[in-house]
Amino acid sequence: MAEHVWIGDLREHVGKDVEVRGWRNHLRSSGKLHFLEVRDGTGTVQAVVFKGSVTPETFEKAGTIAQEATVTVRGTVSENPKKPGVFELQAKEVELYAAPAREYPISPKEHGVDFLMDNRHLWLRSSRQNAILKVRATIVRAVRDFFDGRGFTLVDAPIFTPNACEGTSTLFETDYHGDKAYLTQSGQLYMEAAAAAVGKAYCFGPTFRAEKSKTRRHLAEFWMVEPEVAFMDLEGDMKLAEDFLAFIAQRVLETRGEELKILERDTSKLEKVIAPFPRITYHEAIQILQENGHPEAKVGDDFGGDEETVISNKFDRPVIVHRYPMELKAFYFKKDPANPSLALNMDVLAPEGYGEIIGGGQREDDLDTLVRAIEHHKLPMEAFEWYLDLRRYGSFPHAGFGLGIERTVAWTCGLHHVRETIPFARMLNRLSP
RNA sequence: UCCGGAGUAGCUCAAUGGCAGAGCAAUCGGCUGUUAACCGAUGGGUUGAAGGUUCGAGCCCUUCCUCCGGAGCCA
Repeated sequence: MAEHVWIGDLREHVGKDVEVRGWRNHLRSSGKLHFLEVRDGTGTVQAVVFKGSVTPETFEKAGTIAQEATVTVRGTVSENPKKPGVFELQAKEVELYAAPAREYPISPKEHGVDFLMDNRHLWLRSSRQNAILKVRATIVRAVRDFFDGRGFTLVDAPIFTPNACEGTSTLFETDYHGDKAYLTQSGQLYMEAAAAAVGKAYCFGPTFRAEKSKTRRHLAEFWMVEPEVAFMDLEGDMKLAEDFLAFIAQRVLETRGEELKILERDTSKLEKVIAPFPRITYHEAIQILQENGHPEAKVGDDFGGDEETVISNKFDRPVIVHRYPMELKAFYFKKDPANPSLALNMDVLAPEGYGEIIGGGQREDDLDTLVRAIEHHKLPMEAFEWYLDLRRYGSFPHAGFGLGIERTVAWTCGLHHVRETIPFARMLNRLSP
């Protein structure tokens, strides 16, 4: 009885009889020969069905197997005579497990985005989407390995929150047993509490934004990792961020070369992602804009997608932009002692126009200053009493950041749009499948 | 919410205001080394919806719907 082998492991079974189970990708016939391409999620293999090597019934059946039918093929593993290093299966038996109930909608030719997104549950089977799923999984694993390996404790933040934490984003409102509750836009405030408990904390989970954003960089539901470290300042935060991104890039390069090849990613761009990253101030960024086609840029402006691209294109690796004007930033950032109009914050802009993938900074740890900031932003003080407690009971300098997983995956894979980086995207006009 | 673009066969797209088409997919046939195979044949349409102009509308006009790209907002 032939052993069931995953296609990805076939090279270890050359010359042996094995059984492969999967879905029909392609079928090419030439009279007395069928080339049956089977996919099982770990790879694809071409099964060669020669009329003289199988029963007449098997040969006829093999020639009629529809796209995405589930099949079992038993045969001998051999090297492709035309492609050294590529292995195929000399079929002896072919069994149909399940024929498609109807014609498979995704044909080998090109399709429009909307059609593919409507069929996302099937589109995931394609080699490109398969490669993206695997890179995403690798990045998620790298995120955990990085922080776990540096003594961080994973502290899960809640999804339901009682109020609009930062007051800067539009949130999804839900009914919580008669009260209003909101889907979280960030776990950061909770991580500040966690940092006082475990020193180095991080959370990693879904995050929700209800803004009606319609761009290649936005999702309504996305995943964010947010480390927060006690007794760390902005300098340490920037160091952590660049070590973190370099770690992720290296991990993907080391373990997902095949997938990056399928995605036709220029890996030389990723190989340059080594710490330290260039660091510029917000004011230097404005100057770069003024000198590169945005003469209207002035201090006080925030950066849009175009501006981020202009800045990031000046560098061959991610660039850190730090010390933005306080009025552009959330209430919780610490003011720069050297210039109180500036925040001790930083954004990391990914290369090649992928935009902001990290935002963070040092938090305000002075109770009175924080109270004034909450008043200045006209936020409900009572909702932040627990947060202010963190300054009342042993305040401590601390910093952290948030990294958007989807933008990181899009950048790593060289994708045009974040909708392909998450298995089932939630967007302004998309809630299904 | 605003600006721009698009909606025609299952899919991707053609069609001067004058017979609604092609490629792929599907079905049938041919071929012993194919790689989005190739060759031949067959079936496949409420042209997003409603109204209007016209002898005649896929095409022009009005309204609406859906999607795409961007802006704003944001990660």
